[in-house]
Amino acid sequence: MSALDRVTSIKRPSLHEELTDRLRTMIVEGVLAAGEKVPERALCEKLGVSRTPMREALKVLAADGLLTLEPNRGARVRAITLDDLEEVFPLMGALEALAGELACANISDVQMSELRKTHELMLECFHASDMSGYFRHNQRIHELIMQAAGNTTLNSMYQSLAVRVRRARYLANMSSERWQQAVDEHEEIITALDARDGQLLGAILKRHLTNKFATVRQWLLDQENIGSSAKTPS
Amino acid sequence: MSALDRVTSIKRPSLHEELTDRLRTMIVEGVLAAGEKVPERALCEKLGVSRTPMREALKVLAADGLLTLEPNRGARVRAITLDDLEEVFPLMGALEALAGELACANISDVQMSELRKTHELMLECFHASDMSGYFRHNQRIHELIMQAAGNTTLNSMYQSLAVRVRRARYLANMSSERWQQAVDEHEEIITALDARDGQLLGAILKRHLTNKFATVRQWLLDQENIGSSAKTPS
DNA sequence: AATCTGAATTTTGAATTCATTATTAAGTAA
DNA sequence: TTACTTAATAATGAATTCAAAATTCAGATT
Repeated sequence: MSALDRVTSIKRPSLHEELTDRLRTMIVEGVLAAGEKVPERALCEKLGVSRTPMREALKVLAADGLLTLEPNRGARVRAITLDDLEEVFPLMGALEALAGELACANISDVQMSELRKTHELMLECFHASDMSGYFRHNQRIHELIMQAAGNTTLNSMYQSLAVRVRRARYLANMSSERWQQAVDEHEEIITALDARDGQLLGAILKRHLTNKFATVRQWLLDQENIGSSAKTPS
Repeated sequence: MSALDRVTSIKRPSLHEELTDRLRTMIVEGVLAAGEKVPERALCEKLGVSRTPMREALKVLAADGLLTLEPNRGARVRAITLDDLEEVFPLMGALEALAGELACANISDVQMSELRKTHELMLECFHASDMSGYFRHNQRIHELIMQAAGNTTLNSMYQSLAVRVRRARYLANMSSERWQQAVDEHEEIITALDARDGQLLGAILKRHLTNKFATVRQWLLDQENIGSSAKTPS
């Protein structure tokens, strides 16, 4: 076996894959507004691709739940509603709980120390009131737990749900009490992981998500009230 | 509001949707053998469609985990391996447990009686040693529980996993002891549902699946042994 | 004979073209 | 003016075409 075996093949992702990722990001970041129709032609021109790969990407994103396809009427960015949220959060809770259990069984020392480090960084952001940084490290911690669980199917399912609610999660500002609570919960998470107590960690993660859900839910309610009392101009 | 409002629009599913379903069925039923390359052009001719909708369908099925796409080398039916199984089953367990909890909270009397009826039918098949009928009713029961849970996101996620293992589940013959055990577990399921005990039902469903997993796992192991000792002709 | 090279063929990826359906606009009648 | 009809326009869905990559296979070389 020569050293050549170590050389990985050049991977040039196909257009439709790149497009899928690109569009997914655009939806999450709100570049494509929720509820709006996807301007297929305009997007093709903007991104310099033809409609064929674009439509393939749209089909995939629709299967993923980020878009809805109305026959002969094109794609629409699926807006997250309260009903959706009430469906998605229990699911994410179950998946996180499972991830917690698996992570306790499988996490390596390297992963554990990376987790602790990220936790520290997150705490610093909290004390500096750096909301954006906090959010980033927070997300990373949950990613690390998922990764430690070592179940790629679980991970990809979780991701596809997380993407759908990420924007709402990010936009929903936390009260300072809630923020403190979230930080406390994260302490518990680290403790349970240290003790490799899967049952406990699963329960904590589930509760953590339930609390986050309450915050996002309130924000969505406020949004809907704002929306109905003072319609935003299109 | 006239009675016309009740009339639903004629739904002509787009070609790619029909194709997606058709191909999914073909994969589950083994018409497209696991591990084999998908003969794109031949399939197009056989089904009388062009490559455009076919490729859209393939992309969706790949995103769903039923196919793998090798760049510039086409699609391949993803064979379920033992590793896959060990990933998928805990996930299905978590989803079924959640479904059980939700079903206990939400199931209607009509749904409950339908469930009981299907359970009776399944028992008849068991006593008649009608494996195929048993399997059908069994699947229906789990569908009804999912339906009673009333969470479409959960349902579609569960389905996409179930499809991936269905062939293996079907092919893995149960021993008569295991079959008896499965029937007993189903009695417990009905009892827990009657009592609307979500925690209990969740636990039973999880255990039920774990046991089924053991059966399928053994079958897969046997398969691999057969495959390596006496290679099947291509 | 076995292996390597390179042309011919096949297959895949993506753009273009064509047909069908929906949307808009204009015109007509009440 | 308002509602309805119909023509014009734009979009979507699907087939075809074109280009690039992989595979096959014949022939050359050792």
